[in-house]
Amino acid sequence: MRSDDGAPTLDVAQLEAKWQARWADAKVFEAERKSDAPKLMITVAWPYPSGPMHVGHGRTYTIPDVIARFHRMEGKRVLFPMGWHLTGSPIVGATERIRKQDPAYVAMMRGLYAVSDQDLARMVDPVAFARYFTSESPLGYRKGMQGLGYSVDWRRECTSIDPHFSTLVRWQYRTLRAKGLVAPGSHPVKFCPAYSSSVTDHDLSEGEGASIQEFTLIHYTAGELHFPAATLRPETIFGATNLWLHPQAEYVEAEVTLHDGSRQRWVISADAAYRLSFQGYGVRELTRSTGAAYIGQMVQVPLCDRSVPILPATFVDVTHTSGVVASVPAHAPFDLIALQELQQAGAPPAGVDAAVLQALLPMPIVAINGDSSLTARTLTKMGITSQHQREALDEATHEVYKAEFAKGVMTVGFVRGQGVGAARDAVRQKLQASGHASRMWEFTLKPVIHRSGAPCVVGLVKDQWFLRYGDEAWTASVREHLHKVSLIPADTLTYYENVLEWLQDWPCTRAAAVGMGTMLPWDSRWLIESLSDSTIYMAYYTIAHRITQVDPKRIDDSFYEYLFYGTGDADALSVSMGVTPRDIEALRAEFEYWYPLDWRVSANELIPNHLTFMLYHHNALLPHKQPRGIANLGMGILEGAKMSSSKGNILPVSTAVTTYGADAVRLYLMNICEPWQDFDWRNRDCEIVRRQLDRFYAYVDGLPGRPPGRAEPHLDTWLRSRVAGHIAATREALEGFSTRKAVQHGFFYLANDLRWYERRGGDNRELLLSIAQLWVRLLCPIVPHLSEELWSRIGPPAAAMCSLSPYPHPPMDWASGSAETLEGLVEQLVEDIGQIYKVLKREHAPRVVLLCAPAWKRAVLRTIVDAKSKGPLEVGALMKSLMADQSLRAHGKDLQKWLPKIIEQVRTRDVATLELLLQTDEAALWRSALPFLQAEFADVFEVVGPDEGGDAGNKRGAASPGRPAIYVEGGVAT
RNA sequence: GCGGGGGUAGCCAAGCGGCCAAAGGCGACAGACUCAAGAUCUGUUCACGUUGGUGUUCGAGGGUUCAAAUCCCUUCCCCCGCACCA
Repeated sequence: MRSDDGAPTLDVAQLEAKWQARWADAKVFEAERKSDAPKLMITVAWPYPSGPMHVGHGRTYTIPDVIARFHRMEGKRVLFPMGWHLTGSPIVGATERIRKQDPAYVAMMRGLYAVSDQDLARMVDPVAFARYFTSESPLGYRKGMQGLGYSVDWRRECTSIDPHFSTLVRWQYRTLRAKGLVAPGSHPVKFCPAYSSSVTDHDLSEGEGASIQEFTLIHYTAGELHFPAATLRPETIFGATNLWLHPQAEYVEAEVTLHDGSRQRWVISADAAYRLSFQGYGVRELTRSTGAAYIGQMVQVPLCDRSVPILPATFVDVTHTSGVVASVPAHAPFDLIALQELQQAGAPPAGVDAAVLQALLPMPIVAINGDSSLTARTLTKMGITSQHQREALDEATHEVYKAEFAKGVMTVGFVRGQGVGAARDAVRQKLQASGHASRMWEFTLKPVIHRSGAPCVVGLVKDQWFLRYGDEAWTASVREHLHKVSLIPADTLTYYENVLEWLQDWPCTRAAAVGMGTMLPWDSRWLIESLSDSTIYMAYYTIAHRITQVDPKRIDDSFYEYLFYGTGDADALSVSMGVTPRDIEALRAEFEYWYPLDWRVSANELIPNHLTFMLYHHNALLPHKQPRGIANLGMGILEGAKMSSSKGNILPVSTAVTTYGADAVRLYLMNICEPWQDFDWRNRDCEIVRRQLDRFYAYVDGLPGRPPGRAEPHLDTWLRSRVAGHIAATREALEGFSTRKAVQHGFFYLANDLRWYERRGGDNRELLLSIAQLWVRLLCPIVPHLSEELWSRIGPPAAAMCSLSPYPHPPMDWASGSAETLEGLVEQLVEDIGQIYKVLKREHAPRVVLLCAPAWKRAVLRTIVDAKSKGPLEVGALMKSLMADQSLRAHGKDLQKWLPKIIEQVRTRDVATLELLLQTDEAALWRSALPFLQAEFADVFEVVGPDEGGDAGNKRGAASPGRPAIYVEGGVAT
């Protein structure tokens, strides 16, 4: 806290430490069940501690803390646990970089991450590394969370590699396997031959975003020799006129062992032979030559009773797929142009019969609306004349493929009449069934380069285990539950639904050699992958503090059957586990009490994986305890730039806390935008929030020392009503995770109203103190340290800690629509005078007179308001009926001018407000505000009531009820 | 390409049929306080205006409506996710 001159008068750090210690001593956040009390369990994705906790994490974890604190004050038993996710390879990768003394990484650790040489030396061990950033480092997660004052039950702290935790994961996977939801399979992945391991986009220096595409290899044969031509369009086989090989590139003849163990002799590019060897094919090179060696040879076309020649083409890319290409000139721009060039050349290439070459004609097999000339027309349209115009040809190819896929119909073969898409599947299936097709995978873009600099290939992982998220029955069941889940924000529902649509089986294992985690129970060569071991771990929190008393070796599946389902024999379990039957019952009671999870808090980017996985696993394993709500958070950037631990662009939480104070950081983070929106941390803005919080503290702290002041009925009623409204709005906001709205109402708007109250002359100390008692509790979930301190100073004697005191409700009878409407008239008046002053270019006047509207205007307003409830307001008709009134006719001219204006106002205001206006003694209202108005605007301020005479400055005609005419002395008289 | 989310005054950002020239914050300008600076408080901040008004504005174009930033259609632009990874 700083005083006016900026000198520190209050040690925020000391105050924070004091209350954090008191919370810990009083075990305020240790969640104990109480069978007759309502409960709330809220969890947030457990952090992966690969570096310091930065302010981005700070927001992620502060949001559930605020919600937890709110519900705790609501009288619920609240469990907000925390653990550490250590599964996976990045930490192991980091220790590797330390071991190898990667200069950039080591420099960052020593510098930005403030790791001592001594600590760094220990951190070559992944467990030591993780412990450093979870628990030891001042910049780490536990210190950061404690520094922000989180209401976590730290007794339940655990990690994903604890032996106790692994017993749960093993149970989970055995059970899923028994249900048929985990199954073996194989899958193509990005693979780094240099490291013999699959790699993710994260590990790449180039080719991020490349995906893997499956090609069909169609076997054209010459005797025993196979020419596997790669294609995405197997249906075009009917239009194949020849094969292309690159005449100068290297090809091999190889003995290839297929997936079923059979062997064939293939001709493929030398490069393809290398790449195929990672895709589950055994490849043994026999001979090597250039493509030219095969030019002119005839090969048999499968499914078609004909043979075609092999011709040379330089556009063939031997580093792509097999290096063997089937030519379909009628439907492939490359093929058409290459064939034309060849036929137009003076002499045929060596080995090719001129007659055979000239006889080759495009064979159309696909038509769009009866037309098969799209390829030729596209070439003409784009002015392509040579196979070297690669870019143009690529574009033409794309265009033709797309059009024919969308609208093309087959004109030949057994698929005649079918659409291209359907025909493609049918032809591929028939080729495979007859042994004329194989599969090969290729990247959609190249090159794909590992961080180490090694080029990657597509690799086929065999014996991989999959979670069967593609299973229709499972997915349908998840979808059904999804519609019962409270989602924040609500529009994430469509996102989840889309994920359920496209989510396929998920490989849930990784080679045990890389990373930490739980072994696959039935095959120790595999580790359960990190996203897959964290799907029901929230259930583990319910017992995490008690299960540690049991030797993990003595925990088997029957324990979890009992814990989750209550099946089995507790006495037998107590014997096998070496604890009392009461212990077993206590564990089960914990789970039964806390579960299901009320809120899961996580990031938007985890919807397509973790959050959906969580729903699947709960659905299969804990169908009686599925999650009730999921809140999704946006991501953060720092001063406009992406936050990245690896790039060093971070602000550690503990640094922010030291600089601004825990509560200022919390308040800033909760106010910056709503949780689900992306945010941008700005130091300057946080500093501004810090100052505003200082003012809040000084204001509340100063209240008891003020003179008593006096009650002012209208103003006090108005303030109570405003405060009641803000309390209601803040509560509602917190119910829905709208932390920003909560801060706006609970902090800023309320403060603005207090300022207005005092500006208006309000000084009722007792009222302000009673409001302050509500206010500090209202803000306690967001700024708990300052709230506790203030509560201890101004709260009722012997009150419970603020964190355990009831969250305020709007006090009964505080709401007063009429007081707010009346004060609204004063605000309107102030604005009107301000506008007039602006036009007059002045700030003060010797004399101002308010001229209230005469009584007849009130009568007219009465008539119009009555008319409003009967139907649409029409100026003409109203004028007619009003002029029928003798007493009004005297004001005919004024009425004619005024009526359209007042009707417009009646039209846009609700009846209750208008009624109030009609009942108000406005002269009394203005007179009660005279001291204020005089202080703000003029030396002398006068009011002329509705029934009084006088028209200073001849202004009175402008008056409406509730909006007096304003005469400013020194203004221009009209 | 597929899917999700956005474009609001100098900036951030609320609003999502009438009370909207549009909350709140920042920045800027002016005043009060101060020897001064900072902090704080007050006012102004689309244009015009010697009386509270008028005109134009919420990516662009069109439409529905007595009334549109808000609803519908078309169009342009930006961000995010698309998997074996935390």
